[in-house]
Amino acid sequence: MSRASDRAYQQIRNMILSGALAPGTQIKEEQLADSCGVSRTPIRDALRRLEAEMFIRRSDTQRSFVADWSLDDVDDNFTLRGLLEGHAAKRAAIRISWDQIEHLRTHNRAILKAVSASPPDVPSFLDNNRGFHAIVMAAANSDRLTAMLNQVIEQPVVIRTALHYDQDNLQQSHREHEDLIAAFVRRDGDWAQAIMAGHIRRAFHNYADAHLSGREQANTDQAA
Amino acid sequence: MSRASDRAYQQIRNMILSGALAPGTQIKEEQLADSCGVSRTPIRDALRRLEAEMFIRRSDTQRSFVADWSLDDVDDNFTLRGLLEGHAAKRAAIRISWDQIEHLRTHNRAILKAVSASPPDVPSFLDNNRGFHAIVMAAANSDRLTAMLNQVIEQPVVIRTALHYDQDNLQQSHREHEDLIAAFVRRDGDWAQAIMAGHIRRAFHNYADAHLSGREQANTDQAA
DNA sequence: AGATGGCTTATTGTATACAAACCCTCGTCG
DNA sequence: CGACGAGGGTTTGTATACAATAAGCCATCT
Repeated sequence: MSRASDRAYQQIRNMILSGALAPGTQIKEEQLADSCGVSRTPIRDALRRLEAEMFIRRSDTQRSFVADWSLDDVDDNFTLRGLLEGHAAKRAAIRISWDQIEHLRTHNRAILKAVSASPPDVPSFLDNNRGFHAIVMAAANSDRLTAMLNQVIEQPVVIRTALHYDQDNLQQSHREHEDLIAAFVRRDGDWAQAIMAGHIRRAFHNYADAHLSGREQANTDQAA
Repeated sequence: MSRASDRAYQQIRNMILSGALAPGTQIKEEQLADSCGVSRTPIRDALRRLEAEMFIRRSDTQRSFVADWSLDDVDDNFTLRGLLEGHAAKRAAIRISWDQIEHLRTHNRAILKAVSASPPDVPSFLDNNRGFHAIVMAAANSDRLTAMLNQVIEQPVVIRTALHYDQDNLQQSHREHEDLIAAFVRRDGDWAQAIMAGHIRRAFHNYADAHLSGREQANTDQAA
């Protein structure tokens, strides 16, 4: 991760996530090169990656713009994630080792602790949640599936989702993880798939609710 | 497509597909630059794209190698394709326009003609088949789904598949397309999904059979 | 007024030179 | 005899200069 292009990738990605680069704004290679303190070459590398991950889209004449995500896009994204990650859970159910299951339990214990605190420890939740899902993907044991999932998850939108979780949502996540472990223990792929699909879908609606009330808030602000 | 990096992309891709670059061989940027008649800069661009599409994999120390595909990898690939393209068919069923359905019919008429000839007109089949599936993807109307599907289809393996189709297989493809159109006309998403999933899965087994008999053939050759 | 064409500037694409990282070989030491 | 490490050649990463292309602008013509 010490290569300049990797650092540039992270920096630009963060700028987009934080809103420093607003959706729709044109991206100029030289300007980014300046702000990242490197030449255009690694910037171009980073932009290609971000483009592949749909953080950035390119016009027909090769100009780059920060992608903007409509609620429909986000819906699509979560749907795809549910499809793929549900499939991963199904595969994992018949492949996962007892050792991996033990790791899942460890992560979910940490999640329980994080969501039981008041206020909830969201960073710890996010971290262990990521770890939990990573184990499921590893157990699914399909490089391509993992690669595609990595493209779909951790999009701007997904990261913000957890920030909108209230304590009930967080605790529900913990319970769904417990169910998933139960499905794995019983080697029940269909159950695992169903739980995972619902888990992801609930996350979408949580995001959508926050998104809508956020927009209302914004409209109110504007009106005031 | 006239940019040097695009031409390089196509050339390298073709070299991999044709076997001129054998699976497992290391790829050196400068060597490709020479053989494509451009500098390393556009070559690097092309390699990044091919890497994202898993034609090329990179070692932990940034060396590039031509990916080699085990039958399990191919199975994974087709499974994912069935999942995604099945989902696309389901979406398409409730979104596709009558105009698009008419285009599907046109393509499938051309396919019928191609597969009825003796010998079958495989290039025409491939072309119209591509067109047919492209319309389904367009009707599904999800940019991200389309992007992911494009990553999964047209891999080395998929291209070779059709070459192994015998006339029965080709005609069966035509019939499955007809079923798909029927499902679309009735706006039956579940039916469309089931047909598409089966369509893709059959293609996999066709490939696998050819692959296995091909290996037997190779073993025989070796023994002789 | 609106459209059109060429000029200017802005932005991206490519080539090249050099720097950094890596890999392999070979010699040395335990 | 094997482990280890230094050195040189190889390969990838980055910076920079220049070329090509697109966008914006204004003058001109209708």
